[in-house]
Amino acid sequence: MQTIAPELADFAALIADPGRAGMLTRLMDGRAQTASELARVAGVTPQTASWHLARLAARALLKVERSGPRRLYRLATPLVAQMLEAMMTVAAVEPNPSRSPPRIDPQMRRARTCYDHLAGELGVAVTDAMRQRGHLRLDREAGELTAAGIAFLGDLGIDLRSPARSRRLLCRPCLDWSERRPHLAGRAGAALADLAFQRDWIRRRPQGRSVEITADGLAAFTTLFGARI
Amino acid sequence: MQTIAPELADFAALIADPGRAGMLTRLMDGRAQTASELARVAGVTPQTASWHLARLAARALLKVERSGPRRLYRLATPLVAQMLEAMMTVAAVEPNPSRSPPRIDPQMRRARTCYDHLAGELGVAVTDAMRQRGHLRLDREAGELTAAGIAFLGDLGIDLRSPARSRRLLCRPCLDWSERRPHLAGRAGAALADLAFQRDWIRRRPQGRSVEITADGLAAFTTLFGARI
DNA sequence: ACAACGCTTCGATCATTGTCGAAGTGTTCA
DNA sequence: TGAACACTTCGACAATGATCGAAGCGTTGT
Repeated sequence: MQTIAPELADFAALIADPGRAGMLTRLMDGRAQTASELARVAGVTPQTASWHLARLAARALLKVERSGPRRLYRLATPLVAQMLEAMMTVAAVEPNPSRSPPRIDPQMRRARTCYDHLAGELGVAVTDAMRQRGHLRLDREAGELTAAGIAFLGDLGIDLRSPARSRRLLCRPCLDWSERRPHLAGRAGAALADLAFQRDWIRRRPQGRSVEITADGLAAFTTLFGARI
Repeated sequence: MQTIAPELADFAALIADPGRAGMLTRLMDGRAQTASELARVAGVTPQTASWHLARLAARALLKVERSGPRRLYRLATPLVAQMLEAMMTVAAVEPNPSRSPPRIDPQMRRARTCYDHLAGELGVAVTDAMRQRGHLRLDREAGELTAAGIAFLGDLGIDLRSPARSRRLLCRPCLDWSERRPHLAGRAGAALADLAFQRDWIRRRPQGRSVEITADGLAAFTTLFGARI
């Protein structure tokens, strides 16, 4: 017998609530949020949110830190974010080809962070541009930064050895659920996103994971990277 | 607002039923099964199973083929299997360190197929052995077959170019949910599993995804590969 | 054409679980 | 010490959805 099946079902049930799913997607950028903020995105009262958060934390999907009188919740590991991304990718497959694509928030579709790197049209466009210029080779399952790519990023001030001896992969693909194509992830993707925030090419919107592309950003992505966005 | 959250929740709800979870795990080896067989593993009546299967197919998790009077269901894409594997990996994290590990079916833990390659203790042992002999480099995020590894597999009669110009990656890691360590997947992993079946090193058990290691298999994995199992 | 079989649809029932009000805990600051 | 605040626990209620019996559909073989 498949003794894991009940466990898998229990586990999936954790995500199978709109409130909890909302909280999890809200946390997919890797940052911590207060219980109140998560109650807000879930659209429920603090009591209800607290109950949901307790369940998620009990199953090690979230970890909680205390900060004064408030509690901060974040995803327990990057693995959780990867799993959610995988689920979204499969969930985004349009089951009924006749129906119009599910209404995805346009801002979200345009540009967002996926844990710690760029996603959405922006993420894919930048990835495509780097690929076209020979900075990057990337398919759905693996990726590789070329010498030219490393030099290019180096010129921008990105030191890819930054977290010295990091066990994390330099360059890996991440399947973009809204574009249904891979974008750049891994250490390189994270470093690129960091740079974009530092240079004010993109700004986090107050709520959610979507980001705003500034005028500077538009210019930079277009001219420096050759991205078509 | 996160317009995807409700979709994600709906999607997760599909997996959040013990019956459906059982059906899905049963199908994770990539083969097709009849509705009756799936009703059996789910432990429900055919009517109920039919209802579950219809839901899964409607959301494009499964696809159905007719074969005479019976209907055969299989996973719609390998991506679905990968997603389920990712979920199991996260679900298998023991939330309560005090409790003993969740009782996983020992046969399942010992040796099973994961879509089309080897998993469980056997899968990890073979992977480790190949790694130790310099045939393979592999971590959680990426993998690479060395020249020695390609030669080694070639000597065994594995032609890794077999599906000519396959878009599928030669060598990639797959995180083993029972062992919590990566094992060999991709085209190389599939070819190796094929070989093991052909040479009768392993045999599918009548039900489920677990496989039996034959005496020949034990000898082959130990001597040929140097695996400690 | 008819019977047998596998599977699906329909309808009613019952359990699970998400929900919020009220009350409780713990932390910070005055 | 006491008040304010963030969050959690408890208890009861309502809705969603899984289940099976009964009946219907479609395919195969006689």
